[in-house]
Amino acid sequence: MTNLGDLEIFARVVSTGSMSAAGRTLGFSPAVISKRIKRLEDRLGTRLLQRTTRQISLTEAGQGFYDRVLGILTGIEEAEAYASGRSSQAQGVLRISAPTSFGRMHIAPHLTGFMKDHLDLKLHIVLTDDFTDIVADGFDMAVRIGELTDSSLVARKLAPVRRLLCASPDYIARNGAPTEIGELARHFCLPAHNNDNWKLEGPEGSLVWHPEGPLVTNSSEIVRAAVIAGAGIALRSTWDIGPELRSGQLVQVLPQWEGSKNLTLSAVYPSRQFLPAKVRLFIDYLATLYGPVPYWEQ
Amino acid sequence: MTNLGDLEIFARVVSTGSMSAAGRTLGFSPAVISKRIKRLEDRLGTRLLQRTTRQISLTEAGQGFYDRVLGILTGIEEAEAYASGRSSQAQGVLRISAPTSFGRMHIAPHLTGFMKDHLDLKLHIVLTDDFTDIVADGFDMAVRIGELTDSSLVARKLAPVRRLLCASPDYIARNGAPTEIGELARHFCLPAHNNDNWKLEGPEGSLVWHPEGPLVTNSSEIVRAAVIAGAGIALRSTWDIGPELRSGQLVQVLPQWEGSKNLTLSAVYPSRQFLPAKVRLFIDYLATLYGPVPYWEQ
DNA sequence: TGCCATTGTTTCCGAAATGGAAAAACTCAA
DNA sequence: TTGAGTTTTTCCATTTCGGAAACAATGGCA
Repeated sequence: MTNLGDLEIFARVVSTGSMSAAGRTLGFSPAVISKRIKRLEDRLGTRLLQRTTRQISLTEAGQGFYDRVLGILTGIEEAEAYASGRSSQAQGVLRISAPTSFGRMHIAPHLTGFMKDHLDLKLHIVLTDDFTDIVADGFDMAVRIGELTDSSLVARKLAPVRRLLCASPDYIARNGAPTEIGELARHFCLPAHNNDNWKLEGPEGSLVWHPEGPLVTNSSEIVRAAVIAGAGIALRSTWDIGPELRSGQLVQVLPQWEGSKNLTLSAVYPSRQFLPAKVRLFIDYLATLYGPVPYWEQ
Repeated sequence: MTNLGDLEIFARVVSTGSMSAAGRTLGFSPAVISKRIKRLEDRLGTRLLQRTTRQISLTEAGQGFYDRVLGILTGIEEAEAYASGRSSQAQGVLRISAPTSFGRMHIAPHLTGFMKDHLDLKLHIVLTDDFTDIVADGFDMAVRIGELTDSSLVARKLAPVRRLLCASPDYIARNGAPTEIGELARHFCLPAHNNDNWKLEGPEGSLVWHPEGPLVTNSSEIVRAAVIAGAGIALRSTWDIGPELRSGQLVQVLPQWEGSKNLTLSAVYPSRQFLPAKVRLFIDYLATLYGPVPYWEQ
């Protein structure tokens, strides 16, 4: 039977991208890493890593094996935590992937509150707007905004996402407010990253609007700043511009139209029979933080 | 990090019910088993097994740990098979639980056909009418007849189950055929195991009939024999009495009534990210064997 | 009640494995 | 070409591992 240490070493080599680096983080000499990888490959009868002395890459078999090994290792971690009676406490490292903007605005400020209840837990948070493969990249969970897709992941809805059209009072004063959807064509529209098709729902059903404007960027933060500065009309989420709406820095336009309703804020994690406590607790924390009506909607 | 051998040994001790027996099947001396179990418990800081010199029982922590360990071990098995390129072939031992009657009539006759395509596979088949906990009992999958329940198991529908009322021509000749549902009260009814409430659906909606008759048994095989012998009217599945209906040994009565439609024949298995090939292939085999219209319906 | 077969545990010892240092082999970039 | 950083191989000391034997404890059976 395969040695578990070999699997752990293999996983670390993949995640660090080098045998020496894996050795350093695990406290082994490079010689040991090399020997264990070789032994694993011999036992499986397959090459897992294609290696030169300067870099390492996964073979196809190695990639599939790696995906599986990650699940096995967290499974063992969870089983040990369970048996040790630590099953109700978060412990170890919790690796989270989250969208940049949302993460900065609505996750980061609440982290200390969670951490002070779970002193044995370390958090690794990566903010990115790429839809990463959380299992391949070794995340325990991710926070996602989007339409729910079927996959091998389990999604738990945290909150609905409302998107509405808005502009600054300043802009409205200069350009007037549109009263019908067609008038958008005469306005500056500010599309955002991954959002150059505005799916809108209104009294007359739904439509897709292709906003065209003077500013194109992949950063929703820039769009956000631009609309506040009066550069045009944008379709923004309430979690993003809730305070500005309340303070009057922004006003909603065409309030009868909203973004497509089938967007949700969700926590996703790999399908597992036994969910580690750290994941369960963090998702619960976010769910109570945001739900049933998110504070940014109030 | 926990040694994988310890987990394997622990699992074997639980499944065999004794350290010595586990040692014998794994090729270790009892001394080794004892030491490894002790080491595992020390590392977890919990007692997993309550033991006297004559028998062993799981503690609560041990039970939960065992459930998890089984999943981990099959996960490792699957990962190794994948990396070794054996992922598309069935290999190892496939442990199946199935209902006694159905298993004998509709699984057993087809096993050789499956086995000759998969020479590296050994089958362990347990026929029982108890709804066993397949993960705790170490089964890879089970064939079930019933209403689909939500659980941690994944169910794949293999075929619908039709149940209808039937009797022997002989019985009909002696007692006449009922023409309305109420007339069942004047007939001998033969309830079967787990089936003493007949949920029937007919032209006037659905009803539940409590059959009362001269024969009470937990063996559906006995009921089957009895109805063929002319002892009364029974509610039987088409997979059970299809040949008798065709040959005329049995005839349907009250054909406007059938058993509740939400019964299905399904294959169930623990929810896993990566399903072992042996399980996938066997379920596929059964699905093509029975579907889309089962041969016993034709 | 008193064997006694069976089981779990401990101790000790030889065998096997593991990890590390050093050197060798190698790649890539400057 | 050189040099830094990497993987691999070769030994060697150390640790771990497995088994035999002795011991302890339990429960069935006469």
